[in-house]
Parts: sequence; C-alpha cells; structure tokens
Amino acid sequence: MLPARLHPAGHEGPPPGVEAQPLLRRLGRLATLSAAEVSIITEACRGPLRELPARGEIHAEGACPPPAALVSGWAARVRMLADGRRQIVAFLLPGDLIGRPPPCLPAPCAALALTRVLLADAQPLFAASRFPQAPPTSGLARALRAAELQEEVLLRDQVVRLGRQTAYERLASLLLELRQRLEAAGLAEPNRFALPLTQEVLADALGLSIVHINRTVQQMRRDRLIELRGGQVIILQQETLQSVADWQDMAGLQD
Amino acid sequence: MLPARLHPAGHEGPPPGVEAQPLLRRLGRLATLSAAEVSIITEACRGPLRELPARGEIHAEGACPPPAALVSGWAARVRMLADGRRQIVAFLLPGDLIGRPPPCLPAPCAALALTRVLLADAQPLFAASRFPQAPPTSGLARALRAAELQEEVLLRDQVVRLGRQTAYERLASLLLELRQRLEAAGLAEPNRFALPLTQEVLADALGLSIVHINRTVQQMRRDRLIELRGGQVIILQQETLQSVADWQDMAGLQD
DNA sequence: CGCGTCGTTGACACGGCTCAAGCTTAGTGG
DNA sequence: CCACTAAGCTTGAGCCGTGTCAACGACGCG
Repeated sequence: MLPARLHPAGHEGPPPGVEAQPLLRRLGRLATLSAAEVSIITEACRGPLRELPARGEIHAEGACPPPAALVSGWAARVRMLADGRRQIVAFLLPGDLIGRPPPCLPAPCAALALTRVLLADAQPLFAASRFPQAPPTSGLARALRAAELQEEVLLRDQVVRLGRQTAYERLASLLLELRQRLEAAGLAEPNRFALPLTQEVLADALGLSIVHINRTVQQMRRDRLIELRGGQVIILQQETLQSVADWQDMAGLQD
Repeated sequence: MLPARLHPAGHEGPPPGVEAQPLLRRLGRLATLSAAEVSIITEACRGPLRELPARGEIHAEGACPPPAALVSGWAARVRMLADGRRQIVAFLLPGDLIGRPPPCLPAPCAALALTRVLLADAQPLFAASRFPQAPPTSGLARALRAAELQEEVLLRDQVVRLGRQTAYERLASLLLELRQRLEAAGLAEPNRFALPLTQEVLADALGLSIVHINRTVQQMRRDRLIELRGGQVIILQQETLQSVADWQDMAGLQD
C-alpha cells in the first residue's frame, strides 16, 4: 500500500502541509521525540517552504547556508573539477538535513536539486535542540546528532565503493543504501522504490561513465537481480545483491 | 629548523610529556583556547598514554571506543571487504581525534596504527567542552567541533579523488592534503615532510594497486614535481602540483 | 511534426590490474 | 663479518575493466 498522502494530479504548488512525514519518521527512528518536538517539526514543515525545480542550485560551493530540511524530492551534494568532471558526493533524500547551524565551515560541496524539491527551514529544530532543558538531553538533539553521524557513515561507504569496488558492486551497494534510507523515511516498500535519477547522475555518483553505468545496469537486469524501468527499482534478489555489494547493515543507530 | 623536542636516541618509552604540541597547535588554530583549556590539553597528553606498535589495532570495526587523541605517529581508518580488499578511508595524524564521546554509532571503520603510535585519553577534553560555562562557548568546544567538521571535509575530498581523478591526480591531491595537515600540527616544513607510509598503504588509500602507485610515483619524480626517498617527501613544484590536483585550499576553518 | 533528453549499442583505446621476476635494504643469527 | 631472510621497491608483459566516440532508438513535449 503506497502512501495515502499523494496529492491527486499534477504538482500545482506546495501541498497543504502534510509533508512532515519523512522528517518525522526518520528523526523518530533515530531517537524518541516528545510531543512538543514532534509539533516543532510539523510546524517547520508547514511553514513557508522553499521550492526549486530539478537542476536548481540549493546552495553553491563555499556557501554556509542556513540549515534546511529536505521535505520532498531528491538532491545531491556535488563537487566539480576545473575541467568539468563532476562527482556526486552524497545523495539527499526526503527527511535529510542540508545546512548546519552557524558555527560551520564553508561547504566544500554545492547542493543541487535532482528533481523538483521542497525545503523547510530547519532553524527551529536546531534552536529547539540547543537549550538543554528538562530531559537528560532532548530527543531532538539526539536525533539531529545521530543524523549527522549517519551522514558520515554514508560518506565512508561511498569511499569504499569508489576506492575498492567494481562497477557492478558499486551499483548494488548504492541501490541497497538508497532502499534502506528511503525505507527509513517511509518512502520505500521492502523491495521496490522510486529512483528518479538519470544514468548520468548514477555515473557521477559512482565514479563511472554513463555508458558503463548503462552496461552495468543491463548486466544486473540480465542476472535478474533487479528490475529498473520508468524510475522504479524492484529488487529481485536481495540476498544476492547484498553479497555482491559486501553489504553490512549499519543496523541500530538507535542512540 | 626541525622541532627541538625530538628526544635523543631510541624510543625507550613515552617521552617526558612534551608531546602535547601537535594537539595544541592544531586545536589552537581552529579556535582560540583559554589558558585553562591549554592546560587541560597539556595535562591529557601528560597522562598515561596508550602505546601501540606499527600495525597495532587501535579499535576494531563496529567498536565504539572512548575518545582518544593521536599524540604521535600515523594511523588510518580502514575498511575491509569480505575478500580481503582494503580501503583506507582516512589518515590520522598527530593532533587528530579518534573516538567520539558516548552518543555515537558503532564505528564503521577499524582504526589501525601505521607506525608506532601514542594515544592520549581525550575524555577530559570533551568533558571540559561539555559544560557551557563562562565564555559564549568555550574555545575548546568550538575547536573540537571544527575538527569534526574538518574531518568531514577531508572525507569529501577523498570521495572526489577516488571517484573522478586519475592516479596521478590522486597522488598529487593526497600529498597536498598531508602537507597541509602536518603543517597545521607543526610537523612539516613548507615543502618537506616525513611520509612514513609504504606504497601498499598509499595504494589502499588511493584505490590503486601497489604496482600502479609505484609507476605513478616514478612518473611524478621524472616530472620533477616531488622527491620521495626514505620516508621524506619534498615538494618541488607546489604550483604545478596544485593545478594537477585541482587543489582548493579549504583556507580558514577559523570558526 | 520536430526537437531535446535519455537510454542503448558497437568499436576501439587506454588506464590501471595481475602475474612474475629481480632488486635493494635492513634486520638477524651464526 | 657474513649468509640468510623478509619486507619493500622496481620493472616488464599482457590482460581486462572502463572510458571515449559515434550512432541510433525511444519517449515526451511544445
């Protein structure tokens, strides 16, 4: 059963404000949130949202943007080399956080919308987590911290993929990562999810050429590990995929 | 002029305790430290140090070790694949921090000593930075935070290297990174530093084979960009090296 | 209908890997 | 002082994974 909060037809502007779900689900999984904290999050997602079209720049390289939460759509952290080569450093999915509160370095990556994207102002979340009030530490603070640590784990996975895995393994590994993250945001069925990425984007993420990504996808199809059509992935043999990818579930991250 | 704090002959156990310098220099560069904070750091480095030989395991994959500071020697964060392939995710240099205080995920990487290594207990630093006492925020807290953010920047550089650069470019980029980091710890002259790494270690860091690292080094020697003998690197043409590496100074990181 | 974007395929080149051997250096024990 | 050994470095030959170039097909949109 797919999310009931899909709005009927085309995207005629930001939806009513029911879109707090990915953030709520994800942060709620990282730590238990109080009712007050839940409403802070909901409120932030109801607030004025920033909308960007596909290919829009969320922030430039070297910027130090105010913290935002990705409410819907896909984005990526991107670094360009002088001669135009491009590397996608990380994918940003609904429920992910994009900037950091003020004491921060200039971002070494630009952030780029890969689809149409809605961003909420995340400043209230950080503000609310800052004052160590009643509880040992606020659940929100723990969740934000855990999200940050998780991002670093993903970065390390990316390093291993790029440094020591073949094209086939990289693709398997990335698909499993995306499935798990989407699932944490409530956006994936166990073996099926939307993948709104062109092969060029996959190539730039996995450090390969477009052509080779294509061949790799096809091989994986022929091996009947996955189906991939029309922006939908179906994982046919999760076990095999996991062993190909040398997958190790990062499990808990429950603080 | 090289550091005057080199103790005379062989390594007959931890030195008197003068080895707080890399940590002090590095953290002091990230934020201004109060006299009290300086003495906390000095004290931690005088305290009982943990010593490991080259190849010793600082902590295993999946562990959640107490925070430590690398006082002397080189180490690395390492991930192994099931079939024995190895990827060095990051290098750890004197002045770097290794674990995090308790609310932390199980480490996705093992930490491995690459040379003989001395570790100080970093818990006092984190403890001291936790209570937001007098100043706006303690300089130590800001420095520790900046160190963490800087680590993430380095990880992203590593992703770009592995994803989109050639062997030659990767090596150039890594050498420049190491020079800069060692310099921040007071362990490098402008164009010369110690590089106590075997070519196998370089290969595992740069996602290449030993043989190819060797050829790449030789090419760089023939091009007279660097000299590299007996664990010493001399950078002969910094400008050229920077343009090869697509180097962008991450500059400030002054909060 | 025409155009642009994306996906697909083939031919070929090349960077980097593997295998294999020889070399240098430092350490060790006779 | 000299084998002897082990670790690290170097070099060559050949292969293979991946990149490049080029063309074509499929689809969606104005």
